[in-house]
Amino acid sequence: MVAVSATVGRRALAKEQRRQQLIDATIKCIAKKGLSSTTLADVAKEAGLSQGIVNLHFDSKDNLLYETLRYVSEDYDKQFMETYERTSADPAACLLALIKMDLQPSICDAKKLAVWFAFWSEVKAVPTYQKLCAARERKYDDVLVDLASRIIDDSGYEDADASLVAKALGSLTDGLWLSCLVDPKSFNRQVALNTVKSYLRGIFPDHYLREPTA
Amino acid sequence: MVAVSATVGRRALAKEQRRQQLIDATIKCIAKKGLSSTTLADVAKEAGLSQGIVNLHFDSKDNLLYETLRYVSEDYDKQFMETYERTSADPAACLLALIKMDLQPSICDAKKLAVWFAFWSEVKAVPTYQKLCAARERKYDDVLVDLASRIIDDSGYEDADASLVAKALGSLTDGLWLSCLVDPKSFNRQVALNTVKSYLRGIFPDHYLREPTA
DNA sequence: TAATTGAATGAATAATCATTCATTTTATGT
DNA sequence: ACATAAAATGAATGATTATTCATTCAATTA
Repeated sequence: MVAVSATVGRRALAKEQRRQQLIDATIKCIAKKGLSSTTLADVAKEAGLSQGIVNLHFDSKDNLLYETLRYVSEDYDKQFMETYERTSADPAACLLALIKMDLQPSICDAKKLAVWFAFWSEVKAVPTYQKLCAARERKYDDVLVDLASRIIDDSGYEDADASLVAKALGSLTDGLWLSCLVDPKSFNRQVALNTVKSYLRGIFPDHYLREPTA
Repeated sequence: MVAVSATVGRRALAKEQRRQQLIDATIKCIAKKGLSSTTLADVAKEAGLSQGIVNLHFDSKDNLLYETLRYVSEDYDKQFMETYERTSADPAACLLALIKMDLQPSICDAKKLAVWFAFWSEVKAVPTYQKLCAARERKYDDVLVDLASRIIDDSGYEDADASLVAKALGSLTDGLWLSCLVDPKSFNRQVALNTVKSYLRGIFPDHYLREPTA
């Protein structure tokens, strides 16, 4: 029993690794060729495997693409939750940490950004993409509203509306992703981070005028 | 001569109209089916024309797609320049007018947004898309920097950096477009506009605390 | 009105591409 | 080492799709 289960375990792991390898290859292909001209042959070649490999592991191309979006989304969510839980005691620090996370190399990376934009562009066409993307958007917004509320309650930012601040921050970071993708010459993660920081100083001066060490 | 030139003129106009009809159909198809599964047959059908029509007017699919991006981009630029020239005397009014323009139905429309995102997502794959999109980004940024500088000089916003404000505003509006596309249930143009207004009030209170009539 | 020319058609063609599957390779358990 | 089962291959298949082109249609001109 133990032996069998260990075997199944190892096999299952291998299967999971191969799936991940194919998802990674898909991300690379989407970034390199665009979603609209990424073929299964491209993905297989990028992964160094054979023609029929994707159908073996994912049944269909549609499914591979969906799982790729799901991976990028879950990867984001994991880092998001980890950052949130690590810093949530201090709402101002948490907000900044979440934004820094958005602009970290592992997230704000040309390949992954190309994937996000590719799927976003098809949201109106593919209901499953829409559900996943809208859910992320709302979850992120909920957390930001909570943090902004706590900051506003904390100090006396009379005329600040937590919901609007949250929407602005969420949209701002998405928009910065776009700039990093489209115009990396004049836009990079550092410029993006300075941009958000200047915004935070503007609306929550009591919390952000002094840069926390580092 | 006059008759001939009138004829050529009329013919040329008809040709231009048919091209526009096909571009419009392409926009609809990209919004409805996504760029990656838009076929020339789809476009022809959407336009109510025959199979070979796109190759007749655009030579190739690639060319049709590029011309579609160019159209959406030029359409944006026209409205942008018109708005700018109409209001540039007053930088604060101009800034708000440009943002309102971004969120007007004719610009912030699910179909056109799907097109923008589709091409943005392929920017890394298609150099011609990249050039066009980066140029728009920079032009927009230049104008915003100029307006923000004038507003900052006007009143004494000591710690505001025009370049960062411009980048924030540009990214913010792009990000709001994304929210409108992905989550139209909880996000619409009105919410988006309120979001930007709250940002403007936050950084330039002297200029935006009182809403200009209308 | 007849002749001419450009525009449009849609069936045929040629590529491309997702998917299948018979075969081979590799790993596991006895 | 052998037998068994899973994983992977890659050539073949069938579907989809961009492109071509011979033909039809419509508008303009003489």
